[in-house]
Amino acid sequence: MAADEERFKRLLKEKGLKVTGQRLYVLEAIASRPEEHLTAEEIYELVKLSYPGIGLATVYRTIQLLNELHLIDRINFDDGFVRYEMGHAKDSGQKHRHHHLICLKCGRVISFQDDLLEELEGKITASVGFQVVDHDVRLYGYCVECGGDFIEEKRE
Amino acid sequence: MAADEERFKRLLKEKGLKVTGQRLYVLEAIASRPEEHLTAEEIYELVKLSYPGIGLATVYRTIQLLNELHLIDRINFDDGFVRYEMGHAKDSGQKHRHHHLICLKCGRVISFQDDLLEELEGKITASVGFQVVDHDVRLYGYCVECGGDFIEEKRE
DNA sequence: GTCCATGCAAATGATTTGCAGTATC
DNA sequence: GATACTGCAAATCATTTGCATGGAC
Repeated sequence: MAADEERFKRLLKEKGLKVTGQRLYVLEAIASRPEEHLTAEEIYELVKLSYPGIGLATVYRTIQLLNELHLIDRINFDDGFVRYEMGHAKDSGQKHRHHHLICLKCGRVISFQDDLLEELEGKITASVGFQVVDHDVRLYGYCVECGGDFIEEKRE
Repeated sequence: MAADEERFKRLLKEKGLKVTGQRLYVLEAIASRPEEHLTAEEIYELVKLSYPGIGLATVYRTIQLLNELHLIDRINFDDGFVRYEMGHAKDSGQKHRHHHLICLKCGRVISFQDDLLEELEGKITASVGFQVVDHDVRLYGYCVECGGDFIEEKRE
């Protein structure tokens, strides 16, 4: 988290932009919920806890900036909101993008990681000549709480 | 196409809904562009060619209906428009959902099919207890025209 | 002091909805 | 003839933008 903040400050300075309290609080809010996929409104509410005076427009502008700097990732689950989570870009140390399991009943989103797509990417490049550089995988189904444990019978 | 139309008519009757010219033209428009991922506005323009008097709201309402009936699929590429394409649901005969290759340079979207995810789905179910019923895979990169054939050693 | 950033309010733009007239069954 | 459907215009709602003020450097 502190590492993210340092990175953010450095990038801002490199680009001649200013380090402001609002910007740092927005990043902190997103970093404080590493497992969630927050909407702009949710981030706004979180930031208001520590910086009540912030405006929603500032949150939108900061989110956009953080996304451009690859500090956060943008996800659209097609539910009417664009969501954001801490970045997993290659240049941020993480090797592979993670994927999402989306429960069709309760809407919960679980993240997971897997390298299986490497193989698929190779096949695609070889057969269609399309050079894959990134991917986005979503699996829809039912989580354990909603009846997904039909194999083991013992999860809760 | 004719098969889709018959199916549509049957489903409408089953639900006590009415078969109207507008509805048939909307389905026909989408079916006429099987390789594309049309926006509501694009469908509207297509339908106006054969049915000039149609209203945009009717197109939106019909699209929603077709989607609920699983005759068309909804896709959101997060570019500001929701898009639609002919359905590939299991109950429509197709066995596997297809995926999308999205060119980061020209924006072209290429569809492809692959069964590799079956394996991944099994792993997920076994390890997390999440029962996967559907998936959505998007691969981002560069198409052949935009420099994707890097295997042949001649990018840009 | 110079710009950049902020907050507010107004604007945008895709999609939805209310309603009165119209078409299907 | 009853009811569902349509077209139009107005409403909605997340997100963006204009502008005057305030803050970072």
